[in-house]
Amino acid sequence: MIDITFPDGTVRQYENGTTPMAIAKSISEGLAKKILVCKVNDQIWDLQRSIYSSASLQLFSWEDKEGKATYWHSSAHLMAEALEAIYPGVKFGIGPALDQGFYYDVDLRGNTLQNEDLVKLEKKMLELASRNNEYKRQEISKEDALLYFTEKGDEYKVELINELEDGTITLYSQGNFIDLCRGPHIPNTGYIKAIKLTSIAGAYWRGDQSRQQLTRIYGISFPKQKDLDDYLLMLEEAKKRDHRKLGKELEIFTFDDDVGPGMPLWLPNGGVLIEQLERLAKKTEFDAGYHRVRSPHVAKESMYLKSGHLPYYQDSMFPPMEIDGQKFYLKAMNCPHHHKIFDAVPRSYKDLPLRLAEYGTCYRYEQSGELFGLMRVRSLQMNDAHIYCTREQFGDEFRAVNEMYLKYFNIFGIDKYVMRFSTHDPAKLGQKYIDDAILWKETEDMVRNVLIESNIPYVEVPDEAAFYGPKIDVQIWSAIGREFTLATNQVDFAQGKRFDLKFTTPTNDTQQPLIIHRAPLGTHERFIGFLIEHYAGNFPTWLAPVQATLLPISDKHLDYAKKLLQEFKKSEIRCTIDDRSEKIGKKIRDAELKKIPYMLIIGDKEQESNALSVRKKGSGDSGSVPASDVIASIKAESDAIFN
RNA sequence: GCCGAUGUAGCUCAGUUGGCCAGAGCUACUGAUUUGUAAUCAGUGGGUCGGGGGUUCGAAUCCCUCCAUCGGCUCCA
Repeated sequence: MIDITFPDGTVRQYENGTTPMAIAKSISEGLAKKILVCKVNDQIWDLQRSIYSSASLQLFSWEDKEGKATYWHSSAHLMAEALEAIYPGVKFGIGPALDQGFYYDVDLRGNTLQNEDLVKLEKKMLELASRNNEYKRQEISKEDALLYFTEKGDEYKVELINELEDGTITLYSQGNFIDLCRGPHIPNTGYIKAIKLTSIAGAYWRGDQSRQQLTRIYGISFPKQKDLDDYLLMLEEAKKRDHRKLGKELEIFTFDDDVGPGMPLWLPNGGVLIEQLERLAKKTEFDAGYHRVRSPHVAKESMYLKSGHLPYYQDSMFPPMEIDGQKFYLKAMNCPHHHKIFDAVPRSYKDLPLRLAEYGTCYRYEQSGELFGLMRVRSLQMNDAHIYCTREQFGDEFRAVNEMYLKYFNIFGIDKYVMRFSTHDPAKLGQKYIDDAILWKETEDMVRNVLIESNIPYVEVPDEAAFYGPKIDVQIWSAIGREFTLATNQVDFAQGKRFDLKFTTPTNDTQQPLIIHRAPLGTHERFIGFLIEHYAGNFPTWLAPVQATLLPISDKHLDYAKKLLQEFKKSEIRCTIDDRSEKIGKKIRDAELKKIPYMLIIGDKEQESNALSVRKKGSGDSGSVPASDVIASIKAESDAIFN
């Protein structure tokens, strides 16, 4: 007999060699039906695999992320089986589970897949699933595994096996399909009830651009058709928030063939968003003691040689233009310019911390395949600033920057994000990283402490720091689930040296400042792209391109409406008037579609009493209000953020 | 940059196997209507069918090429 310890601490005795599935059945049939996979002594484990010694046991169902991951991984195997059935001789790369679904990389040996083929593949998968074939675990020697896959002619698997440690290797099979796999898997294919293969894409073998490109097939599967339907519905809803779609509909930005890829044109509505964001940033930065500076869009090669950017980032910059025998580059970052501004006059410790801010315009040559709406562009404007400070001031400055981030997140109601804290690898000092072990330790500790003190959830990513210091990136997701860095906050103790920046200390020595790069609002492009999706186009009043629209019931009320429009404009409210001779229902519908926060209806009643009938977007008619009150309240609502 | 797909009016889309002046709805404009909380009616305008080249008596439709976009990969200071 062996002892099995459950997560709640209870211990029960079972026969030696029992399986997790048998244990589950002994507890209840319902539980046994629900579970997909388990953990035995912290090792993820198949339900039918025997246990030969006392152990702890944790069971996972579809509700757990371990359950879902296993389910999708097994689905990937099922897809591979279907592929092999339809296209004999295909070779397989890897087929893991994702956060949402799974994929398999395959070498179709010259065959191409069309979307129609995916439907065929789905059908085949469902057919194979309905056979309830068991996922069977099998341990074999490395030699036998190599022999099997070499005979099968699957060089990808052979490559993978060669990299595994010597000893036993596990294979999993279901039906006629055998795959190299660590496992575990769900009990049988019958658990997979609903399948949707979502897309086909190219993917380099092992993510290496120089190697064979395989076909990656993405899919997702569910235990119930209803779950799949819900998922597809959710995707449809997400698409409606897509900033590329809303940006066009709401006339915020556009791209034009003649202007060039990745270079957005901001329409007047987008212009308002930019103005408002800058207004917020400038106010916030003024209050925090920043100075505004300005720098040109072009700079000489020598500066980027000095900054050290050129050797590393030339590929990401537009090629140089030559004038008077000199090379000039479009600027891809603002830091060197700001360093030059720091260096323009002699600095004393009394000037520090010196905070230089600029909504700087940059140009980056992003690869053509990487462009993505407003989220990844070639011309961009950054909410940039550089803080020059002493080591003693660093902690306070970094903390203040962090508080600014949180203030913004609060204003915009941003709660779905992850802070990535990137640190260095001490083994790579002097190679990938500036060789100053003490400063690395000091600054990383300080950054970590600030995060902990502020109670901010974060993930620490070793060996991802910039060459000049640790950094924090704020990761967000677009409506279609792609991940982006929204904002960045970086410590820099290298550029000061490269530019020979210095300040005079109280004891009349010279010292080098530490530098903080920070961009809490990222770039206008990415931030507005994000905001469009975040608000689904329903901007708060202070941001809304058009804050209110006057809707006269009939032409009789036009003159009064026009008079009111002037009043709104005097109060700097962005207001329009719908002077078409349409019915009020139509005017309201159009205003709703334009997502204007306030619809102000004017009929006889309102005209007589100098009032407006207020209809707030989304909440319907809220009755007649004196016109001056409406103006005052909209004004107050849109200014509150700046006070 | 790589793999795959797509490109028809301002927007969303139809256009059968190549064949009369390329269509619809919405938008815009004009007129009628004068309307009370999500679509009044009628008329009109609007297209180098992404660009270029080719095959053909004839191309939106077939072929080549370039451009752009979309889904991924790679990259991301």
